[in-house]
Amino acid sequence: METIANDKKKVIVKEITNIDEDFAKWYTDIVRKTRLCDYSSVKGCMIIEPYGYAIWENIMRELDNRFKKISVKNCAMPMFIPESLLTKEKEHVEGFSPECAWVTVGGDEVLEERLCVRPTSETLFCDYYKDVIKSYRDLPKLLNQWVSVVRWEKTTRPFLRSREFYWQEGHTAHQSIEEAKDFTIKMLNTYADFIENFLAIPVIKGKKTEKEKFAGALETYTVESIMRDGKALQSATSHNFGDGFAKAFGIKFLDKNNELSYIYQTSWGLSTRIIGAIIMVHGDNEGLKLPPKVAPTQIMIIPIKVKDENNVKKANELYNLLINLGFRVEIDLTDKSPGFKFADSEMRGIPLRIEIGLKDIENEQVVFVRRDNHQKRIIKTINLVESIKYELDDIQKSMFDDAKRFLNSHIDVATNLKELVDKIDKSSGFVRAMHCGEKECEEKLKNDTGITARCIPFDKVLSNNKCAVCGRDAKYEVIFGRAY
RNA sequence: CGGGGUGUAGCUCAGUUUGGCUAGAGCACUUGGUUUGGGACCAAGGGGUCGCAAGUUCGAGUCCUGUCACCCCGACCA
Repeated sequence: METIANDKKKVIVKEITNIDEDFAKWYTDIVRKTRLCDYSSVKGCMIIEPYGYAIWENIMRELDNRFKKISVKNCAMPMFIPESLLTKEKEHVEGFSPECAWVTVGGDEVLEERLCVRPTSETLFCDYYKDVIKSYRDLPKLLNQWVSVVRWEKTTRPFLRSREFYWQEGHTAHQSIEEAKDFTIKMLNTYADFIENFLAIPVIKGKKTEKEKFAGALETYTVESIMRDGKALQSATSHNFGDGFAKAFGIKFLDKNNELSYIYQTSWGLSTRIIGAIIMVHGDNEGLKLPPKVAPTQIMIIPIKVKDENNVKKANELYNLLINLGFRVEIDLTDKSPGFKFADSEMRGIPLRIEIGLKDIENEQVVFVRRDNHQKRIIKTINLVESIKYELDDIQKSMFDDAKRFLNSHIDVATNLKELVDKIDKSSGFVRAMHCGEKECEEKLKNDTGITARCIPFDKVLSNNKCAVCGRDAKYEVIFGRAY
């Protein structure tokens, strides 16, 4: 551990790699030092530690509430998919089979048919829907599950790409293609609103290109966000399946006219990967920076002199008051020095720190220090609760504004290939450009430069009509970038 | 799967070239004391099958053989 004297008072201990020096290492340092997760004995599988899991719990609670408001119900499917079931939809199995994990033996029984550990559960839901959907009265079916899935990735990183990860996957069945499409968009909007307003991460909504869409989907919608290193992270997706799976699985219902027709389906998901986005959108050289709404601990109370009985008593009174008002609060009564506690609280990303020392008790006040902008304010005890509410709201808001400014200043436009590549690499971010829509063109761009189409945005700003990559006639506008 | 690298305390590593006594340091941890408004200090302590297996040798962390794991760069990644 290296220490640098910054000025007379402030000493920075370099526990976290500088964000501009090595972004990847900075990320790993934050994950490990703040104890979000640990590595396990199986490569690519992580132990989500209590602090990391608390973030996930807050995400689950909020998102689950939002799902329930639109009549989505939870259920739980088995973890195993018989091979014959997985292979029913051709595109789907081709997309997933390279990364499937298989069970071939159970106890001393060699299985007649091997079982896939679910990489996603479309096939399980289809198999179930086939039996329970008989009539238009059974529709729509709006189900979701909170589970973990397994994809045998070759390159793994904590939260961003692990072999087992937690997520929710919603699977719905509808009477018409229009209804399915509307629901796909509805879920996309649910995600976008949640990610922007709860996680303070600005997103770009759009549709995936043919090349990038989900295996087996008619169309895939996505919310993309930009990380501080300029790379894109797909934060959530929503798929419209049309009747592709229904036909492969034979899922039919009787409509009002007593005619048999196939159902139309959707699926949509958000995973623990979003925790990686929270880290990479908000974090800085001091560590994690959490928006108040999702932070496991919103307020850290630090008594300055823990050997002083009165100081501890007053700090505890404050703690009990705030806990009872429903704030998520911690109090640091360890015998570390105050400076250590300040830095530790900052590293863990706790939005608001309240210092209380002997001087403060005497003057009936406390000291507020914000994590996002380091502003220090003296607050009279009488104004405490309303001041906390104000600060937490303001922190949430200014963290979003800050991330939004970053996004806006990292989107550029391009009309030809050179410009496209240069702008993505120089300003490191997103570039809007027209595209011909040909799969091969996109493929070549990826092979030559590593750049991919993130989405076809809902909002369009370009007016020219030539593909920036190959020069042919353009089909639509695309946002390009480098992705995680 | 191809190329390169590393395995020694919870973490970061030294020691291996040239084999030698009871395997080290810093951080972290425990206890006691002094401190406490930006990462405190002093003292005493605990913690190791040197990745694993077999071998050479009077003697192996160090040399040989095999094996396993992890990391980086490629390829792959709805």
